[in-house]
Amino acid sequence: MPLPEPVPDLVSLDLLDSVIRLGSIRRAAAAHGISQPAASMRLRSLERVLGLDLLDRSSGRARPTLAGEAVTEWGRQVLDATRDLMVGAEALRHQGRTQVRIAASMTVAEYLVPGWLQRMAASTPDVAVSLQMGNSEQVAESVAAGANDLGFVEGRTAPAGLESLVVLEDELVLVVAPSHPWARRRRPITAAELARTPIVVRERGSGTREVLEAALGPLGLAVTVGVELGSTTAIKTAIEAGAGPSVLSTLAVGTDAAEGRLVPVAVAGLSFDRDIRAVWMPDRRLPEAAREFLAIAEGTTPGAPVFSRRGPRRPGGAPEGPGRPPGR
Amino acid sequence: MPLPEPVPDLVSLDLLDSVIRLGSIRRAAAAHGISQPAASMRLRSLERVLGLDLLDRSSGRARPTLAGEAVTEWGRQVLDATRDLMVGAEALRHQGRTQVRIAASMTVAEYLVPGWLQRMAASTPDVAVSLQMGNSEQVAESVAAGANDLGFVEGRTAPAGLESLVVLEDELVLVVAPSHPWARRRRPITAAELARTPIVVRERGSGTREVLEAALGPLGLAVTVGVELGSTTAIKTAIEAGAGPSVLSTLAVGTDAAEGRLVPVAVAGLSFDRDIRAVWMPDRRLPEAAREFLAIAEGTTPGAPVFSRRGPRRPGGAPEGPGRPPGR
DNA sequence: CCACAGCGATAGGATTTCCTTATGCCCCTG
DNA sequence: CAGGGGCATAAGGAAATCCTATCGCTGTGG
Repeated sequence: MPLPEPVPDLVSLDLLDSVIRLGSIRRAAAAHGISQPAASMRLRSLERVLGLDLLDRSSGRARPTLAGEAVTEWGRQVLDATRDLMVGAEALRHQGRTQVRIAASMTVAEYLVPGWLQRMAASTPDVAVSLQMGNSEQVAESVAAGANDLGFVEGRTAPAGLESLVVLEDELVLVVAPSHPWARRRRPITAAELARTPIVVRERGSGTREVLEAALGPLGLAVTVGVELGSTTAIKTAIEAGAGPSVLSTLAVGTDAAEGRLVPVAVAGLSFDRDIRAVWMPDRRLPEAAREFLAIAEGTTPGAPVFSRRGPRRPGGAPEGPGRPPGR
Repeated sequence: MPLPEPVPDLVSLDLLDSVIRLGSIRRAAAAHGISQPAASMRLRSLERVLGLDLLDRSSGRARPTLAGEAVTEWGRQVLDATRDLMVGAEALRHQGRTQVRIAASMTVAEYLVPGWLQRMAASTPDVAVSLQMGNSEQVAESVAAGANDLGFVEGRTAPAGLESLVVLEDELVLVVAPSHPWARRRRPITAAELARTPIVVRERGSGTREVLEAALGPLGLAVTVGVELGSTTAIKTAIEAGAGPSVLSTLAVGTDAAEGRLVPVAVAGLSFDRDIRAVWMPDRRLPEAAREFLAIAEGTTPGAPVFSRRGPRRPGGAPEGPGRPPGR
């Protein structure tokens, strides 16, 4: 389902953000390297596309209206995601001689690496980071072969022969489309029910299927494979289209669950936990820049919880990690 | 700081997403209502802008490369944020005769309403929702006057004369720029330290300042106002520019903290909690569509925690809500 | 009370971008 | 080996965008 036309322009949203930051259209135009009339026209065009008055120009300087404030903040979200995309693309482009060479599994590369790259760029802007992707085995191999300084893999156990550190705990969740019968169930699905239901899985030997089988195996159950698809995006699309349940990383379902496109379903008696580990060569001392990147990755905030609250109150306060207690 | 040129195009990212979903450039072009050569050129242009090969066209149908999968997923994040913006803009546009009239405070409107609107659109596509913004008093007034069916306000107490329901608990956090000395502190800031430090605050009577004063008041302390600014975006910009600490909703600092632009700082002995409440007229029965919207808002997943973990492990499993236990 | 300075809107003209139709080449399949 | 689906290329035209120059308005300082 394509985005409904007309679509606001990224450059215009960026320009609007600059106007709010700098307080005038003229300054924003200068910051973007375009003339003031061009900026003025872009903003007017944005207002026309959205059908809203965003700026109050009546008092000399341009001040945001209420709608303008809201659109600016929403636009900031769009621009942040765009920055993620661009730093990710840049890291992918630098597949070669750079100062830090990172390898990551698809899930880590798609959902965690862009944020790390942004923090890295903020703390040490002069260090170029390259990113290579592959499944956990390929990542481990490339690190062992010295092709990359640092690798990030997911799984239940640490790869042999490499130094490793758990940077985050991930969890797989069973998800279905909102229209699926399981979306309205209150009782958790049983392991037996799950085992006899065809599941949408990734074809490549991604950790997902491995964890699923490792969880069902001890109970004497096996996975019933429905469709095999090649990418997380394709799987999500298939689920939304009603292809059946699937098991995905909480990292991958975060926004989709928050906006109701996918519904997580509880499974009784199964643990889908896995660790996300940084791995590197044991003997060789890590380059300084790689240590910096590792420190950033280690400081990652866990993602938002997937299961919605039912009642109006949270039980035990905010879901904070153990470090840096707010000390109330 | 403007986005570095060249910027990928939203329409092209949308098109790429469709190509991955539908498996061919031709189908994607048809879905977007453009010709196949136009789609082909847009995709090639996107590859040129990003400097990456996204699609493997050698085998008849266009299949994504590894980089293509990653860019598609990153693009999905951008498109999701864009959809948030567009449903928000549409709701703002429909300030008039629609089927559900919502009023919300700025914080709720900026960070929560778009998600609710998306879920609303998914469950009941035919219902148009209008959105009006203002501070908590204005929201309560407009609901009491019957101008809106449902309001969302933030604060420590429920507005008088209206039915209300807590849909989420919010918390304010002290945030500073990464370059600020407090960003590297391990010990929490004391209330006295906070009170004697100039703080960046919003000028309007937004709940933020109120909560801050309510927290300091019982200790015999008062807020030292540094700069007063008109919008959350402006405050964030000021903090990043080194203007000093501020106190913001966790909803507002979520992505900024995750990407390291803002650093939350713990404060000892102060509680910055507040509730986000839905309010409506007590006597009148809520229209069916408004009840639906309320149900969606009530099911909101709490945001990601703001304080980073220090150690490599989380303490007590995933931060899930009480409802729908995963039952492991 | 008036003049100045800063800001934004408008006008006209040139350049660039983007799309459509028509056509050729390649891969896979029967 | 022939057919069909799919993508790339070419050429022409429509549309959007940007620039320079200029005017009108607001707020301020003398």
